Amino acid sequence: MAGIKDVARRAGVGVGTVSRALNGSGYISEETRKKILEAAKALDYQPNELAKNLSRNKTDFIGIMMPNLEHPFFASLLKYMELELYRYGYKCMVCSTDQIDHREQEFIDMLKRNVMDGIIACVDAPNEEALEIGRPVVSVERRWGEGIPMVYSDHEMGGRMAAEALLNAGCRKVLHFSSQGKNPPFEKRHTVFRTLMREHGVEVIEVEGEWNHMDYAYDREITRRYMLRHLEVDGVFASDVQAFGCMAAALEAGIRIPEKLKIVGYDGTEITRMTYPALTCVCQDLPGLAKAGVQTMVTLLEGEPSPADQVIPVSLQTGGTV
Amino acid sequence: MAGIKDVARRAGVGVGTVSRALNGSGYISEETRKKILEAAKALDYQPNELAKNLSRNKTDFIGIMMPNLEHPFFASLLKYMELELYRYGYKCMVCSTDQIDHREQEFIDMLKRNVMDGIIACVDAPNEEALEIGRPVVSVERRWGEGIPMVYSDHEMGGRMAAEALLNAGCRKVLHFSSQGKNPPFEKRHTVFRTLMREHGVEVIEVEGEWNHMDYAYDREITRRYMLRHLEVDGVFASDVQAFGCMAAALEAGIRIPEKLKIVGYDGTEITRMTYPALTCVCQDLPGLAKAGVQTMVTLLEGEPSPADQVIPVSLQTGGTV
DNA sequence: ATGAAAGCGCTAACAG
DNA sequence: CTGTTAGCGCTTTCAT
Repeated sequence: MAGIKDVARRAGVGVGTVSRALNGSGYISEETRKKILEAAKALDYQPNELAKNLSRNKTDFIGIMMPNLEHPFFASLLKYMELELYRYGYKCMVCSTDQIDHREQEFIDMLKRNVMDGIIACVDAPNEEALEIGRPVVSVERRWGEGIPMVYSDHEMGGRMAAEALLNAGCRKVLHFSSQGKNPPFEKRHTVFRTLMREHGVEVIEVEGEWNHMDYAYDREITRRYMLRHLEVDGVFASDVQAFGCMAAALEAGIRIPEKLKIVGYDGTEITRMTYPALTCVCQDLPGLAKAGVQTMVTLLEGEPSPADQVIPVSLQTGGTV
Repeated sequence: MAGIKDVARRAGVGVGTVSRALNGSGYISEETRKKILEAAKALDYQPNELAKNLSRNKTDFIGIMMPNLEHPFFASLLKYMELELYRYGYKCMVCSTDQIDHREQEFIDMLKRNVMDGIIACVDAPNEEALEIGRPVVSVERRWGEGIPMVYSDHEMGGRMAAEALLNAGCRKVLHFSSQGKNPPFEKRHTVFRTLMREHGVEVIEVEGEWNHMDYAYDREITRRYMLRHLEVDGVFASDVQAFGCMAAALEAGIRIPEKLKIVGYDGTEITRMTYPALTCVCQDLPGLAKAGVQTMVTLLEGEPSPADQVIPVSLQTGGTV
């Protein structure tokens, strides 16, 4: 494999000149630049990125941490983030944390070892000291704490939209699947939903996921169990995947949707548009979250101060389940 | 940030000794090892991976190329591959190729620039010369050509299972969504299915996707269009996502499933278990494909000769659509 | 068993 | 505008 020295020799110049010519840095006469480009092409020169990385102390890798790469929400988010990072010239390293303990901390350690230039985290911070990394970290749909900029959906609006959809449909008793975490921004949708429903005299049965698995099979099991135990309700509010679990359990029990039971999902992932009827749900703007998250990371990478948190609007998708 | 020199100085030894102690290479007296470990801990020493990479000419990164990270099949496959790579101590770089031209070639160029140690490709080879990379490449569910080991599902069996499911259900006229590519291994399921159905005198209407988008919205549109145009059929064979598209179109048109129309999906992604009724389908063994793909990559990385192609068994999932 | 020193291949400061 | 050279931080001979 030809190195920069070979190119320099062939072009009859020094290595510094080759470096400048190929990177477009510094002054180069048009003539020598041409000679160098020719030599590089002739030798099929591929610069060794490892040497470049060490010398610049920069890899152009951004790490993306997610609980589960298979979950429709995170899979979509990853797709858009990867695309957006590519636009800025960054490469995308992924890390899925749900299966294995300490994965978050290990990934952060890799950041400290200069493996990546920054991390976009869609998982909770593993601990307090994780906040003192000294390198760019952006959290998306999670709250890491002081100094870590955050990008998230307008869950206050989301909770309101869901509540209004069920209220307008005349629901009087609803099942509400909420979830927990380290004070994540999406918690807001649950409090807003709860409050609005109760203000209107609607009974709310709360189900709180014991762990935030982001796991299909787990969601199927838990939603099925609770749905079958509460077939008397006339409304459900749950994440997309959970909403499908409820729908399946209800249909299996012979309950007609939306006549006897209204269901509102949350997230608006692609799967909500896959069935007939489509799922009525609150849609997060996945491309918007991805763009804002990456944009924030790029800002940090350019050495600018931590930008303000960004809130991305949500919208209501009218399906056939309400 | 403390470097290896700092550790050496603090432990009162040379840098070479520190390197050997921390990497467990070469002989080290128990005493000096302890001194070194203490010094490293005291300084919170994090080795700079960039320097290590350059020196070893190895990054422990494996690139994974997929058409679309959002598609349920690829999202699941990625999840399992990432987990498996982690088990072997490798990190996972992703590249989604469907949105942007030349992405495959660029990714391969990165391999040539030593950014990664190898590539697992779930996309077609961009061109002939892509085969002469001189670094480990494994293709999963795709055919790259001579010298590139391949891991794929037993699609001959898969095509047979699908055909038998519809034949046993008494179908006489079926809609078959096939797809194209550069002679991919999964093509086999289509030829086997077609042949078996015709052998039994069943009429098969073929629909061939113009491009292999692996895209929800595209699949929804195309399947809807063809399904509505062929409401007279009594059976459908299509990929999972396409099968849901057909199901939605049929239900919308008031056709009862499975009474008037039987549907068999292909892939067995998580979404097939999400609805009621669940989708009857042929399941690929995603964890098995991932394990075999990664295992093959590791073999290559260890300098062993190209192993034989691996064929992973499939199974039939009995849902409620047949 | 350990220290000294020569790379790894590129970038960037410096001198001309 | 261009060549020379000193790093970047670690691994790995090669003596000792």
